Amino acid sequence: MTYPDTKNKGEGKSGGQSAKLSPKEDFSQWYHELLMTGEIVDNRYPVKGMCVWFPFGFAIKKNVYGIIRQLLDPDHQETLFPLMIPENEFMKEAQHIKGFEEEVYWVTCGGTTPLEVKLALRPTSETAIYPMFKLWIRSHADMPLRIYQIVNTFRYETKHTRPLIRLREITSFKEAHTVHATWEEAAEQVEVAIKRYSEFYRRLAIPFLVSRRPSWDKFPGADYTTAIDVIMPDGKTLQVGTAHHLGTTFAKTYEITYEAEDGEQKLVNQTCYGISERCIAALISVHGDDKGLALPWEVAPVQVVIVPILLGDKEKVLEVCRDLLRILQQAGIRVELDTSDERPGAKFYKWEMKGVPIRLEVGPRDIEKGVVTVVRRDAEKLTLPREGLADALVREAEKLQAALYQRAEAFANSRIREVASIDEARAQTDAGVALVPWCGEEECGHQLEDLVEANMLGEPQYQSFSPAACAVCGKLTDKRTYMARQY
RNA sequence: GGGGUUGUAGGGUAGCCUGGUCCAUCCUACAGCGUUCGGGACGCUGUGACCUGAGUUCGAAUCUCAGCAACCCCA
Repeated sequence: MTYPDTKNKGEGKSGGQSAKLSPKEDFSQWYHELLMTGEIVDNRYPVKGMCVWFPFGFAIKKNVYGIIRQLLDPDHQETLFPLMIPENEFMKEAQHIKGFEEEVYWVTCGGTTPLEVKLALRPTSETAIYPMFKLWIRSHADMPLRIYQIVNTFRYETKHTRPLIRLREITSFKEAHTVHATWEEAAEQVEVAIKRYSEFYRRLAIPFLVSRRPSWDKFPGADYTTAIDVIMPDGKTLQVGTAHHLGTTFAKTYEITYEAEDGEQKLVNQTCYGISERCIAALISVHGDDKGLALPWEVAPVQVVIVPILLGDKEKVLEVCRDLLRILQQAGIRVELDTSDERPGAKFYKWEMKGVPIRLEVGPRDIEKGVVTVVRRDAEKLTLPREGLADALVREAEKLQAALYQRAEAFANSRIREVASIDEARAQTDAGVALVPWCGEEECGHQLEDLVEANMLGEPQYQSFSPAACAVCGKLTDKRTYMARQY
């Protein structure tokens, strides 16, 4: 039984380390192989839709969620609510229940004793949190209230599950919930949420689309939903973030009211917004290549690996390597010295698979010249002087970040196209995202989805368009909608 | 929601159609020893598998049914 070796992070031993990946063009196969070989998650756990995080994958996740925390912590408070929700609270909000009733796991027994009140495993936490908000919110001075938690949630998915993408246990749902006095303030909060998420994906060097979901695809109980999608390598889109304006829907149901300055009791306005481990799916899919993972500097568990070239005076080479290790560690870089008994070439392939941003090679020739050989995950070799290396590596990391983003953006742009007709839209959604003129009428929207045979992501946000004929009814409109095949 | 394919060592596979030749093939991985080391080293010695259950049969990795799990395609 071999499992990743946690005492030496990144040097796991679970899978076929030396096995070649399928090419990225075979996206589905490549993705599944990469999850194992790159040691992200192990899908062999014997329950449908539930995966195990490998230590290496978990380390990536921890770094990624560290960014989310950084972005939210200034004005949100982290909290933790229970996993189980009593049936009576869960069943209060009719629209919300309708959206989830077929997907809820129920706990019906304690031991052998049937429970008097069944308990739902949260599919999301509105109905756990809002009864408490009723207790917490008394006056206008208690608002705005902004909290978030990072928890597991459960949904009995009936469609095919997919690691990190469609799970029965979502292990890392970051859900934020906010409470405001007015509808406008809540609307502003939705904008703030989208801004933070945008910043989050920028830091992961992932290009994305922001759109307002059509009314029939919004969160159950929401006034509207704004969503973030990423175009995956096969041209399908993955929803990787949502922000919902809940209006007063839940406030009415859960009687969340506050005393306004004029002494009157008023309903609060709420928002909620979430990101799940789908962001990890996007991260590895967007940047990975035929050689394996390619991780942005900020989230790489190992940022720099040093590979000694043991020729000539081996002890001298190792001494220089240990010296470098110490210097880079002191500079705050997550660095590893690979002294394992493999040959250099094997180590290169291995660390490329693990997505390490920068590799250093140190051999007799380098030592003689006072340099190290540096290989960025996206580029050719160069040599840098040992003097001032830490700073130079950080600059290389910035170049890598820019290069990753550029490569990803070029791909994303190549997969979005403006179209005018239903036929064009159908052709375009085979390969990517179509931007289609749509008058905004629900009737036309449903027809579009039926005729194009793809999903409507919704109206692009923060963009304006010139008038064009609605692809269905022909009415002139300055509105557009993204359409795509969705995960 | 509908259809299809698959399940053999840690990973990838051969064998299945046509039951016995299989205490199961090959690659990789893993462990030990030695020689190696500037892009996947080599030798020697080891380790490790027929998804679960029921059935058919003298005999099942192979055939049948059910379950569990995984993947693909369509809506």
